Amino acid sequence: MKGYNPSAIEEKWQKIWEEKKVFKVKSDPSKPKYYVLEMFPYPSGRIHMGHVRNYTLGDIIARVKRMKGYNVLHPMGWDAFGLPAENAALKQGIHPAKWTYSNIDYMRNQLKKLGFSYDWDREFATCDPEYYKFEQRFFIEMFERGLAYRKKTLVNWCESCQTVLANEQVEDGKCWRCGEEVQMREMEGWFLKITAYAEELLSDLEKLRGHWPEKVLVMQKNWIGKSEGAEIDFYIPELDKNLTIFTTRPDTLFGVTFLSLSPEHPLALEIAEKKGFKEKLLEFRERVRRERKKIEEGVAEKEGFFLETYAVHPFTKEEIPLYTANFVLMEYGTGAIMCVPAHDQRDFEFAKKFGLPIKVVIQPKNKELKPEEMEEAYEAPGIMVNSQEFTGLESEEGKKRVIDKLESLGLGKRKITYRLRDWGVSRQRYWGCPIPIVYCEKCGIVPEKKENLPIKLPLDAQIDSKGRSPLPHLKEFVETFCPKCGGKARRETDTFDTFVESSWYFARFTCPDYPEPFNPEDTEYWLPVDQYIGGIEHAILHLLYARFFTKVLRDLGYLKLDEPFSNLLTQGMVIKETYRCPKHGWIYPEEVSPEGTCLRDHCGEKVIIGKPEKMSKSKCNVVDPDVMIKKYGADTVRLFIAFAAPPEKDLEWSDHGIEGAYRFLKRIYNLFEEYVEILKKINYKEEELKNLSGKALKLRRKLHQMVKKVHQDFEERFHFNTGIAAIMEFVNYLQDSLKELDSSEEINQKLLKEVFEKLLLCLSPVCPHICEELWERLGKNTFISEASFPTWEEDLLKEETFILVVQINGKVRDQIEVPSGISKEDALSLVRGLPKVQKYLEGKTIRNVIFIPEKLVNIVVS
RNA sequence: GCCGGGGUGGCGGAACUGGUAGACGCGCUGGAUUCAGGAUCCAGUGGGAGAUAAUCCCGUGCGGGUUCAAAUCCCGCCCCCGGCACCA
Repeated sequence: MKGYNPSAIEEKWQKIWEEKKVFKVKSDPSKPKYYVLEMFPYPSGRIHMGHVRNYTLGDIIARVKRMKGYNVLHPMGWDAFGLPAENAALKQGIHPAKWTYSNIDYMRNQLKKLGFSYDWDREFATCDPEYYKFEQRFFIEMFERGLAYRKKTLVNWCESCQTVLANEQVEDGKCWRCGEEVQMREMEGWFLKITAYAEELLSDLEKLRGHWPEKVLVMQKNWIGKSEGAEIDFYIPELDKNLTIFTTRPDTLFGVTFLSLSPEHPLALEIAEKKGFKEKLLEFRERVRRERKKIEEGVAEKEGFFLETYAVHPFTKEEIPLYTANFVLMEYGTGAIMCVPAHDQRDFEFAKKFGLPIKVVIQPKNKELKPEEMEEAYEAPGIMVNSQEFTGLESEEGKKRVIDKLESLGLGKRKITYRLRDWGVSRQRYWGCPIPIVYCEKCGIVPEKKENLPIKLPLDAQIDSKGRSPLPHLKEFVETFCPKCGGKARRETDTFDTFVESSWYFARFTCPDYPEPFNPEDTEYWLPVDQYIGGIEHAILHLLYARFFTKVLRDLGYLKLDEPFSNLLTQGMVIKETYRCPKHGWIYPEEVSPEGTCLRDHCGEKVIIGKPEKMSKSKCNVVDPDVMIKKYGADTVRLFIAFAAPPEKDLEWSDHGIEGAYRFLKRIYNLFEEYVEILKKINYKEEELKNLSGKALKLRRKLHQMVKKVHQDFEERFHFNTGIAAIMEFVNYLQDSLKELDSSEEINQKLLKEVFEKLLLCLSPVCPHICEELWERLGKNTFISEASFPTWEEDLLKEETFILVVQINGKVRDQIEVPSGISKEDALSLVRGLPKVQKYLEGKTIRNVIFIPEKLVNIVVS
């Protein structure tokens, strides 16, 4: 016996699949389509277990859908722009492009070793001008429609990295790359008007309900953060100007005791200049900017000061003092608020600190609020009091009526505000897609002509030693001519946030070589993505941006769909146990002795076994996919990953567990070796197997039951772990029955042929190489990768007998094998004859008998 | 604090619409094979009482409830994980 040799088998089939282009697809309207997509990777250098899990899940789905007769689109590519390439350039002196492309080559090879059924002809990298030129075109069209604009705003700035950072790149107020304290800086940059789609992005979440994880829907909903309220004008006589504020609680309007402006508010500056405390305001503004992170975390003290100015209450005409306060954000609402200390905790704290009055205007039903006794604001709804004609109204009704009156007097209006901000896409980085804009001395901001695209990122740039973008210093890039007037102009040197590339790649995969952005025939056939799979960490950013882009591309006339991803599966992390030495910190598993002591530097300290955590180098708990593939083969790795946990849950990597998966495949392989020579020449027709009896019938029934279960778990539920368990259970059963089944009998050989074929077919989506190999050795001259999902005979599934559970008063007391379809009466008379049952019935009266067909009988006695 | 998801053997996890809790795998124990180890195979494996038997009791985070029957449904509570959190 030669035994199972995964590396030989896997290499062989990967080569054949590639040569024969088994997974190449074309649009074919005569066939139902299925588009399965996994979030494409950033080419960081090597794939990790998280990728392997993501792509294994996708590949199983792709293979199952192919077996079910779908025309399956399953592409792969590279999210290839990004900062790590520049870091590598800095550290290792390799050009970002070279670094990126060589990583891609390496990682492509790694993916190929896993046997994923991608149509590799569709592969692209987003750093390719042939890809990003369309992105530049979209941007220009967005600019033309006012969906892309330039503005000055507060951004996160890292001085040492010389760039703006995205919010998610700021950790604890520090730069994720160098640890430098991030500053808030006012800068100009490009923004995409995602807020114009806020309402649609919110309401379309309804369409995704039931198809996306509830968690993701909720996160997006919160992120968009719709709130309904009113904008109210407070007149400032001294300036003869209105201050407009936003509130969601117009019912508390009569409780206003002061107004607060953000220190960034233009009116605050105007007042400060007029009153001669400009310096004080600017100082305050600076301090607030510095402490912005703290403020956002809610740990900063309330601070601010009186602006020595008053506004007029729209209804009471009272004088209301104006303050500036650190907790008022310029970017939300109007940058100014009305403060009702009795009914808003923040205002309450501010009022207490500055000795401002507290005025109760909402009374709860069960108690009476008294300002002097209050220790916190009462924020819940109640009955309006001290509110002129509104007194006595419920909060909800009051809100409406107050706004109605404001509107009728022209002092305010209904307003919906979103928490969502426009998407800042400018990055002061080199390794990204150039923003196709030119600054002309005469014409100002001018978009490039579309025929000049792509604006190529110059590849001959040298990254400077401080990691700054070289683009502003590259004369041949910067110095250009105005597309409008032909005069001298400067090119924009910022590049796009890399989330832009990943916002539309799924659509380009349908027609990667088409000279225009999209071929309608392809996009209309393949889109939307039927199943999207990726990590939960993209729950908001990437998924929201991609949804936004889809709607924009629709409105620009490129696509005909509202939502890009019909179904979303967010897979859990791959985690592993951690080891920690009191002296050395995190240590590798090899550094732990069998006695549980630390072996590093012969240290001998007792090692603390930590809970399983996300694999990371710093915690010394990474498992390298390459090492696992080399040791066990891709099929084993795939099997373990699919078996160890359901897709959405975290998967704990276990060295023992993967051994178990390997063992299973070896068992299957050895089993086949034993029979394959005989079975190779056997042919059978399903009708020939209809009249089996005894052991053979039972085996065949188990087979068909297994096929059905695998079908349900793989195709309908994506519960690969239980489907695989069913296959394992069947193999256990098969090995038992083979001991008693005479394999020299022809009919049994025919049965075994069916058994082995269907078994391989069921396992093939998970472990394609070994199944392809054994399929061939079973005498097949087709690819199992192109075979159909096995069928099962529904009639055969029914057992002739079943185990009837016998309960007395709801407790299981006995079981008895009875014919299927047994009636209540027959079952009861059988059951009453059982000695155990008789024991329990002695001296009791039967009060009730519950009979669940094919399941149990429950005798209720007193 | 708010929102979402969970709590089942020594471990990962099954149990789909209430109907034998613990499938499958890991680990562990015993046995076979082996000079030995590994690998492989066979048997056992929720806890407790009992003699290793028959048998019985207890068991799905905790406390109640509905039901002939609850991991599953209802009410109250505890704990864990994830997200959000001065957004007016």
